[in-house]
Amino acid sequence: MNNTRFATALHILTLLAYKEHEWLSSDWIAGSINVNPVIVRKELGVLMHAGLVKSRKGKEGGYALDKNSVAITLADIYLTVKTTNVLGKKNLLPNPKCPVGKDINKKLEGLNTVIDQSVIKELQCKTLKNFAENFH
Amino acid sequence: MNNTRFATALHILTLLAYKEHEWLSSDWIAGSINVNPVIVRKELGVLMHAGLVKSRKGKEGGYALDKNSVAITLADIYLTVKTTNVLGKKNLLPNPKCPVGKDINKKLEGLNTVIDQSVIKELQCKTLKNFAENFH
DNA sequence: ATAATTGTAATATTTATTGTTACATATAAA
DNA sequence: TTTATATGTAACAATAAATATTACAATTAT
Repeated sequence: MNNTRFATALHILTLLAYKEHEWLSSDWIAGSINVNPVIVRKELGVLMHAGLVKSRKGKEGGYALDKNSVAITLADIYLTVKTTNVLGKKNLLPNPKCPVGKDINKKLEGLNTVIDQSVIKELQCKTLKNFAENFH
Repeated sequence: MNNTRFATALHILTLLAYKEHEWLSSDWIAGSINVNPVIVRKELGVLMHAGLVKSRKGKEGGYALDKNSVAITLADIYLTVKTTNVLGKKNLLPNPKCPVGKDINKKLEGLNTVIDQSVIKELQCKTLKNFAENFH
């Protein structure tokens, strides 16, 4: 993950958990993270699609959690924003005439499954509520 | 990790383990991975600096393992090539006037330590020898 | 009606990654 | 001692990924 998507999503959700039952605007959230509001709205779109967040349009609109923050784990967040495997990408076209090149991507895939799963397991025991309580 | 460095390094080291006691050239290795030889030489430079590989210059030169393949774990490889945390980058300048923005990077850092460590622990029980034996 | 807000497309900018060319230096072998 | 074959590395080019920006239609409370 050579991007800030997990950090951004977690920041957004922490604010929504911190101000549960309030509707926060993307502009206000963007001011806390210090990024462009459109980035925030895009990420909120992804989080809505994942069922973690809901929105209300128009004046006095904004975003709020769509689940109790105890029911959201950091694994849920990671899974919605993750774009790559922990160990990175495979090389595209290893030489099929080489005994190693021929099979390495299949073996790497197995390794990716194991390692990604171990990260998810670790994140599954951490709730958003618990994380957000850091900021009392 | 939105790059192929781990895949490339593991491929290189698997070849060196597969042909232990031979000196393999960067051109030959590059032909197996199907990438530019200079990429391979650069990565080999990093692996040498980490003490995993040695080189011999000139005609009949090449690269070989500098440790027995049982003494190299996938964690050693990951640690030498990893450039980012598993969960990605932090946002650079969260708003210090916001209770969440003020502290989130410190909390993210703690999380990064835990998660990165869990990946390393998982990789530490996997040796290069064992991985290379996949390709008999 | 007005003001504030989401949702999204289009585009620009910046940063990261990968690839390429070139060549100095080293060394085995003819 | 010359030649062929490597490493080591710098400089630059090309491609891809990530982030930022502008613009505006659609929505809704006041």
